[in-house]
Amino acid sequence: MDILAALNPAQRRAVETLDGPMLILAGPGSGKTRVIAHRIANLVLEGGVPPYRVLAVTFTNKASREMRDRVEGLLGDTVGDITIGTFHSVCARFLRRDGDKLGIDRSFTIYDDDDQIRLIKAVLEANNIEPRQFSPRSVLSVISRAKNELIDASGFAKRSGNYFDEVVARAYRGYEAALAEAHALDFDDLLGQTVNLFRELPDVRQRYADRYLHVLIDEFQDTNLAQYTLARQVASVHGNICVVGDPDQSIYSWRSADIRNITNFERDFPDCQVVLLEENYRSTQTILDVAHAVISEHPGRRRTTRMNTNRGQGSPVVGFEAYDGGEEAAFVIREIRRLQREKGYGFNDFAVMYRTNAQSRAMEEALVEARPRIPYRLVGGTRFYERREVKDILAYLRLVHNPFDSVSLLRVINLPARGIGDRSIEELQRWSRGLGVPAYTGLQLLRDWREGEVSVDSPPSFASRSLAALLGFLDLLNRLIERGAAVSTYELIEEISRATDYRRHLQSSFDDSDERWDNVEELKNVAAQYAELTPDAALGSFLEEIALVSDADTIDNRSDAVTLITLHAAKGLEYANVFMVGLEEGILPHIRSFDSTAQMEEERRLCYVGLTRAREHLFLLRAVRRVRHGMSSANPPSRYWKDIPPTSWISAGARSRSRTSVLAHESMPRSNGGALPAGTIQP
DNA sequence: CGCCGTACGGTTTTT
DNA sequence: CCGTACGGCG
Repeated sequence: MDILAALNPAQRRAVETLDGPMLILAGPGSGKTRVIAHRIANLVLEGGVPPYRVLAVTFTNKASREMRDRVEGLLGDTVGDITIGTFHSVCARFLRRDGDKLGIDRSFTIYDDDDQIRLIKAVLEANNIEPRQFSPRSVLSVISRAKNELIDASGFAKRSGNYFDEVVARAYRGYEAALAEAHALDFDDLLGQTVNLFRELPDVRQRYADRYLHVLIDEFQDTNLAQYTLARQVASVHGNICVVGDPDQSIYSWRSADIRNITNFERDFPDCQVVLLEENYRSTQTILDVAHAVISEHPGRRRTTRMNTNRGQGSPVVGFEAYDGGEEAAFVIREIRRLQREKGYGFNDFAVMYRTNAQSRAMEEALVEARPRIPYRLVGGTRFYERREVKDILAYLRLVHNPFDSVSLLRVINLPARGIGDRSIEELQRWSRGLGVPAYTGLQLLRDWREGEVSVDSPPSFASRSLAALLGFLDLLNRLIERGAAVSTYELIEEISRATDYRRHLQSSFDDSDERWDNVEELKNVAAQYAELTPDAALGSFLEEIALVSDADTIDNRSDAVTLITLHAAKGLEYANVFMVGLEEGILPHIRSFDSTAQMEEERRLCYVGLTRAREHLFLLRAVRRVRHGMSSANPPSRYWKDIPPTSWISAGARSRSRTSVLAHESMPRSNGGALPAGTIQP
């Protein structure tokens, strides 16, 4: 197969140049995924690089899978040897292998943000920090940012200036100690501890850097300092590092992504080749013009060239000003049916994009009621693994794998209710803290103390009934740990359900217990996929997969359905027809960004990302009034509305003309182009 | 001391 | 509209 055929000159250069650092600045729809896949194939075929010596990092696990498929298509089976994954999954792999040299338990548990918040809360309480003044979430976000900038607790303490920072510094120390005690790493640790590993053990770094002859990174504009540092460490021997990014699509600075990594790359690798991919193969010229009109209002934007396409002018971009959310959804449904009827699209060709997950509900309700049916898939939203019953069972599983995981222990210690109340839990924590041990060890010492095998200066003050309940829980846990070594994860879930009488617990606590029990059954089915591994390995892989693979990664395109997705999650995806809903001040741009210019610029880029997902038809929608938690309020149109050139508009107007026509005239430029086909706008 | 019912508050984006 | 916090009851 000729890897270079059917590539334009810029793409060809990006694929052909085999050695040295390379910076590819690629606009939307420029085929960057394709270029990376072809570059990997060319390295193997022309450069003679063994696949196992290639490291390719993508932004999501889904992108990893797609990359693997593409390369496989070009190379065949040898692709299996390439390391492809997100930074987080690649780091987890490195740390499972070599983390012990840094004192990290091989069975470490990965804490998600829910776990982090619970832990921070406990730390704040233990330090007598007033949670009203220092909310766990705000404290955590400062700590998380510090970690992503590779500032540890003592580094943070040194540079802390004001009172808030001093309190956070204390919390940071306590949080790190609590994580270590729980044998847990949070998401940021996966990156930070790998950087530490490579820093503190040069021979380990050398081993990885020797191995990876080529490093490729997609979505480079959304990497943070820890990720960039890690990439440089791995590329430190061979210097073959190829990064692909688009500053205009940088939308994750709130997760510590730093656009300066791109300028620093040119500084750190002065001999790097810069390749610009500015030909667009995705969208019509009309869609690109609208996107360009929005992004060109971005202050301090670096790249000023305009993307061009060979896909022709295409249909006008349609703006629709609905009276309320219901009318907005009705328009989406009408247009889906019209386009299906006239152009023969499948449901898979449509996506509805919004700023916040909460906006999906109104759309879902409308779609559920639509007749004939419109199937849809919701990306994100209330995720399966975030459901309470699933998290409960997972907490038991995590305890079996790592009983020092105190967050999980405290989650299920009285679940189902077994007579261990707040008072007992508090006393257990006081007792454990006094001994300097995790809660699990504290429980064991409690049992030893009761049997007279341990004597202490200040004995714990438990009611005898509470003490019995606590030790009963310890027995249960130890029994499950014993079983965990013997049976499959599938069977372990069954034994947990049985031992805790979990189904009855659901029945007595929830009206929708059947549905919740189905979710437990579904979790068992996921676990069944690990049947061929040994019990311990199976449980470990199962838990890691759940921690690192988000639901957005599991979207299957096999069923034919309309996609409901946030603008963030839509990054890297494309659809023939895109509806961007809720283009209102306060939603996009989001009200929480109003007080910072940097955040406001990011909102604009987010809008740009959405606009450029569309291949053929793009619909921009807003509602004049919208119901938000019970109250209906009027929202002015998004500021991006007015940046869009009048020539590409069709003002669809609102169903209730008398109520909205004045507003429509004021806020929307009238089109001089055609009109929507008759019937689409009528009630 | 634990459990259950009611009132109230809070609501971006995600590996 | 969902989860939490608090207060009264067993």
